[in-house]
Amino acid sequence: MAKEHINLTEAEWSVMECLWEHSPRTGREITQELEKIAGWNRSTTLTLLSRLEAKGAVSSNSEGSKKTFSAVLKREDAAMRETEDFLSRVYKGSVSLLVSAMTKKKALSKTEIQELYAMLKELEGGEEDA
Amino acid sequence: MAKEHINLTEAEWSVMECLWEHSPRTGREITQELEKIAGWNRSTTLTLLSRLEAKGAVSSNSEGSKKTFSAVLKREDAAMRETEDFLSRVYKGSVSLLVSAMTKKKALSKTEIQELYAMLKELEGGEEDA
DNA sequence: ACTGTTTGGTTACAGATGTAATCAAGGAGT
DNA sequence: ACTCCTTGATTACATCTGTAACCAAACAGT
Repeated sequence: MAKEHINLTEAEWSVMECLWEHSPRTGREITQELEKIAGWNRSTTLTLLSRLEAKGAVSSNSEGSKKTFSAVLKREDAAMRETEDFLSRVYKGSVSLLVSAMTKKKALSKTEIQELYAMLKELEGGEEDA
Repeated sequence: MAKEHINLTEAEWSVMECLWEHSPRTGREITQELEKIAGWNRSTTLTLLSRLEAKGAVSSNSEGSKKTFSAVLKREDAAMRETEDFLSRVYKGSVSLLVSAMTKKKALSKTEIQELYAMLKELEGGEEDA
């Protein structure tokens, strides 16, 4: 029963990014990294970690002297979750609409367009009977 | 000085959708529509309208007996704002990454892929000196 | 054993958000 | 003119979020 309906807040994303980058990690490492990149107080990070654990996005292991934390929720799953929310809210669930809007706003770099094009081209090619 | 840095909350999006669909509209219409589609109490909608007006996303006109509300913030602008936030947070700002992730998760329908492909194909074509 | 430092947990608190009750002014009916 | 309904404004309040102070257990040094 993977009830992956975990939504992350902005601050929580920061913590998770830290754990996705490399986990398990000790509280020490995490708080220090977040202190450096986000300027947070140690307590702030610890609180976020608790909340994340409560949500089931993070797990901890207290064996030995140092406690460690690991990401349970996978980045892709979190990303998909956000993506669905975002797309349905803003673009009626359609990526095409999103891209269309971005091109109208000239919010896509040439590089991005090319990457996308290449990617889609492949998909189209191998789509015969998928 | 178009300080278009207006972020909308979930609930506010609902109200705006209602106004984008057709504005100006009377408070009456708006509250009724939102009551129907979101099940909100009249007051709830009115409160949201105030907050939106405070943010500069909505304007109102009190001439005559009936007050009317209009969307000031354009949907495209709000959408772009959200899009940037979302993309930078989840996909390092890259649409390609988003699409790539979606294809991996098979979260793109054939139709979507084709639409996207067609769209990109055109862009690629007319990209010579843009 | 005693004291100072780590380190994690608990509590706190302000601001944002969702949601609505309550209040007050303007009209409509009689 | 008086009462009642409409309609918008104000106030309220619980929950969620960001952020951190404060407390207690574990550990290290002497």
